[in-house]
Amino acid sequence: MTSIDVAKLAEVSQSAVSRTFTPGASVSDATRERVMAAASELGYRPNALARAMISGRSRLIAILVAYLENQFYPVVLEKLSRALQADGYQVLLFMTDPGGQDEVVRRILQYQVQGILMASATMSSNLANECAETGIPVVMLNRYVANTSASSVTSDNIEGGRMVADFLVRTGHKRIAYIAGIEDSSTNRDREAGFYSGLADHGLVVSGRSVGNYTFEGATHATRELFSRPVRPDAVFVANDHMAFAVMDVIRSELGLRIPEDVSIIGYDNVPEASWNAYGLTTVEQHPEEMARMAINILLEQVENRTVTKRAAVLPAKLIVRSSVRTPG
Amino acid sequence: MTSIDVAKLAEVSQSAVSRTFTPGASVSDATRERVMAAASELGYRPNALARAMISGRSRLIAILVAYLENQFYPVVLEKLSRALQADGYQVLLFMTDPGGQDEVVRRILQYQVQGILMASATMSSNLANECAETGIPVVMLNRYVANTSASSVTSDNIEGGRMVADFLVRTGHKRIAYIAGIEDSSTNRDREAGFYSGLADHGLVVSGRSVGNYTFEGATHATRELFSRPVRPDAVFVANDHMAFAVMDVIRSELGLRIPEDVSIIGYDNVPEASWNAYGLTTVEQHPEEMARMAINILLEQVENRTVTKRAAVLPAKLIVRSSVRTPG
DNA sequence: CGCAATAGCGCAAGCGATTGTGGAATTTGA
DNA sequence: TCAAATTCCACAATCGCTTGCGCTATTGCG
Repeated sequence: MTSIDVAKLAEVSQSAVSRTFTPGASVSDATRERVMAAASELGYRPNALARAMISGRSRLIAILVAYLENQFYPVVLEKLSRALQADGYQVLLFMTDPGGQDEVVRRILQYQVQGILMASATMSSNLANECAETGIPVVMLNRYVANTSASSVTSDNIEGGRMVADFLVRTGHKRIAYIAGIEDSSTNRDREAGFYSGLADHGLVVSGRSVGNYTFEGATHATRELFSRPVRPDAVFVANDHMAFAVMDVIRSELGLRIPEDVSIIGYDNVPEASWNAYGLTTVEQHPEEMARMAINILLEQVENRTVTKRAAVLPAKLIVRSSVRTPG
Repeated sequence: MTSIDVAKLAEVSQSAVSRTFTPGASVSDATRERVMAAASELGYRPNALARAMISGRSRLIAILVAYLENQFYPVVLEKLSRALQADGYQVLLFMTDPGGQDEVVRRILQYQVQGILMASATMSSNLANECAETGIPVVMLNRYVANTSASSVTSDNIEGGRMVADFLVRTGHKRIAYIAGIEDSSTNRDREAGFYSGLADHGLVVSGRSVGNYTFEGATHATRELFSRPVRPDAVFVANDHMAFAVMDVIRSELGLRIPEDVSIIGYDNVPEASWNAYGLTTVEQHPEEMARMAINILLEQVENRTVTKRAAVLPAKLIVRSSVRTPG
């Protein structure tokens, strides 16, 4: 069913059909009605691909995600997706592999997407540049990369890390350890830097550190390693919630320690599971709804003005206190 | 950058460029090389939309999801997405609202998708029909709808429910309750039917029932209600894991009961969190990888043969025993 | 009532590719 | 060596739509 078929049935020109389906185009009510009648009789639906081709606006936005295991990403993905849909855009979803990101980008560009959202902490920077050079705005969530024209939306990870340190020190912890995410990710760097600087403000240094690479298994091993050392931490700041759950499981089930009596735990993200009573995880909130809204504002503004300008939004961090941290009294 | 630009630079016809980028087309090595050289010099990438239009194959598959809160869906979504990408298809993602499904379908059809995957438990049947009538194969994951030409992939929910009943009875439970998901979803109906029939095999009936609508909050309320009645259950079968976590939280934190000593809990899905030690949830596995693989096989077979035939795959259920059920001795 | 302005429509040129057709160049076979 | 068979390429039609242009018919205004 094409617009020509509809035009024939409605006895109008094909362009009249087109205009009927183009908001704001000049059509009389009479023709519009005849066209609509014919269209619904034939079950006609405009071909979005043809429309995209000629108008140069595909209304397609690509979203790249590395993994959905960490609940933060599904939540963000849902928010992004709903917001884009509400604005009349479609979401092309791509899962990236650690290795084959080039192929992914090649495909994205072929589909004439008007913008790219990267909601993932593991994405190379030259990849981002490649997109920006093509004139397609890129917004990265939860990560920024220097020397790129890609915009970014992050929470204030440095301040967040600092708040964690401050809170742990104030609540009387002495041997405070850190479990890192992916070493060279901006989130990890910033959270760690803020954390150390917060400790330093109180004249402390970190009393142990291991690396969990943002995975559940990695965090499991990191915890075993951390707690097998001579000095046992009395608090652990874990670079994200997803790892923190693994940490808590190991501490309680394997090591037989109590949380928070023996060890306090703080995570980062405030994913839904953090509020589940079995964990009650104290954590730093990253408001996914807010981040998604911000990312989409930045992206669509550029899409609609057909410009690429680098913007970096940093949302305030907020400590969410639950039961996983021992407080005096 | 269009194929014409490349053709000019390479001093060949535009169709030569096209054939170079069409696997299996007849081009000499000499021309292919010249075209490739020109293409990479210009940074040319074939326009997938134009290609889709003329060839009638968009290589676009729509995936509909209602929500990503329940971790089962992100996991399945990731598997589906990766598998489709590997086969050279792109994923158009749509989040459905409880109300506005018609608009979603209208959009999907406009984008000339070649197939639709519905990985969600809440999707109307006439919606599915609308797609099938357009000649677009539809595969539903984790749900089936009668009077539809939509295919489906489910686990054997009836058998799964029966296994749960059998296991609970054999482990000595007497007052066995059920917390339902969405009442009219096929998953809930089947799990509940199988469960009751399993109880009946042992001469038992359910000793309590409330409805959680597959949401965390719903399950929280359902649990409070269930445990405020005179007869307290000694085991609860919860229609999915996502609700089961809420149930366990209420039982332990609000009611001060122990799991499994006072109450045993069984869920359904075996989402990643079920294996977390804080829950150790006994559950029925739905193998997301297997379901995704199956769904894609069924869908792509129809896409490639350009036929729509109803198929219903039922994968075997498997009980995963963890610590949330009290066992004698 | 007359003329300018405007609204509404049809015509036709694309958007960037695929693909059938036919012809030139090359290869094959006797 | 020459006809027949291939191979490879260019030509041109086409996919379904948007949109600038120009024409007609209507409207507005003095």
